[in-house]
Amino acid sequence: MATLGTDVQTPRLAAARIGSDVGLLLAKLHAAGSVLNNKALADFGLRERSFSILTLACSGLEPTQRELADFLSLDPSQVVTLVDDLERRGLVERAQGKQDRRAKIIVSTAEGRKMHTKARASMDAAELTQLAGLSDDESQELKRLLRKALWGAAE
Amino acid sequence: MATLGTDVQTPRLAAARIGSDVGLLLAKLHAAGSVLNNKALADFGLRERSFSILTLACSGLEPTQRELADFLSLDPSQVVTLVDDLERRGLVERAQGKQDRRAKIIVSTAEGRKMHTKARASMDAAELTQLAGLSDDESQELKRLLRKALWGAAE
DNA sequence: TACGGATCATTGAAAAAGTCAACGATTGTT
DNA sequence: AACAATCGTTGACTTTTTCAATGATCCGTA
Repeated sequence: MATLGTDVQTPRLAAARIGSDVGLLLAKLHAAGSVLNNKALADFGLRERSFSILTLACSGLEPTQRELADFLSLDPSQVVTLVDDLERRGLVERAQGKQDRRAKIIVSTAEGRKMHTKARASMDAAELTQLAGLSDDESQELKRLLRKALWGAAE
Repeated sequence: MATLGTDVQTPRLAAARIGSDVGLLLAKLHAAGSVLNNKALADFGLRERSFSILTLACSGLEPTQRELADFLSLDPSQVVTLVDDLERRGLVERAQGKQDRRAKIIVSTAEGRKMHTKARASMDAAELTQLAGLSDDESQELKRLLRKALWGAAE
């Protein structure tokens, strides 16, 4: 039986003090998760980043490309490339900004929303796989702590 | 006054469902942490990865390059480059593997250990900064959950 | 109202990082 | 002894990241 994506057993080197470094732990879990997520999205011709943009385009929040870049920690030029691809495939559209005509608002098409629904299910499954070692409560707590570390106290 | 590295206030887009995706949360916190860590290490001519290798070289675990690659989620050829640099600077040495003469064991020099001690202090401070939004208990719990998600139940 | 500086999306180039196949040396297996 | 597999290394190739420059637009100020 194959392993489930993440390391199955504690490697020897994890005993070192660095095995408790938040930076390393984040890097490793993020790396393992990316593999899993991109695998889950491959069927839909998406990757982690294009899925994120599609999700936000479907959110009703009407994000501008600048907001997408800031929120996703991407360079604005990378957002251009990602949106180009999604737009070419008819999943999102660039709409003119409402207050600011320089800005482009990214909104989903009907087809984009259909695609997102299916991809979302696959991503949720991947997340369950990645966090298989945690109980449901622990998974919730992990997410809460990550959010709090990023954005401060929960509302 | 400048911000402290990580986002200070919750961005508008965090309200979207994707704001709870583990993948995105890990990516963002990891990205923010990397900036902080690399900044903390810049004074020593180190970056996150070379620091990780130096740390493991100082650990007494006598890791081989292959183990370093596996543990740090790197390609073996990337480890070659990183070790080349550290060795050139006299911080680590390549020693012949004990059971396996193909393998190279990476061990620290006295100078490497001195450097590591100073860099470690800087990294610890950076970690405190990154997790400033969490209480001490929460920081510990976050690390525990990350370790558990990666390697299964605590020992 | 017009000017000047700032911000937006976009392009393109340059730098950095990641991926991958091949190699000699060595190991373990048959 | 022969063979396949593994280790570190090199080099080529692709992808990603970074950054400066540009036209359009916005905003504050004179």
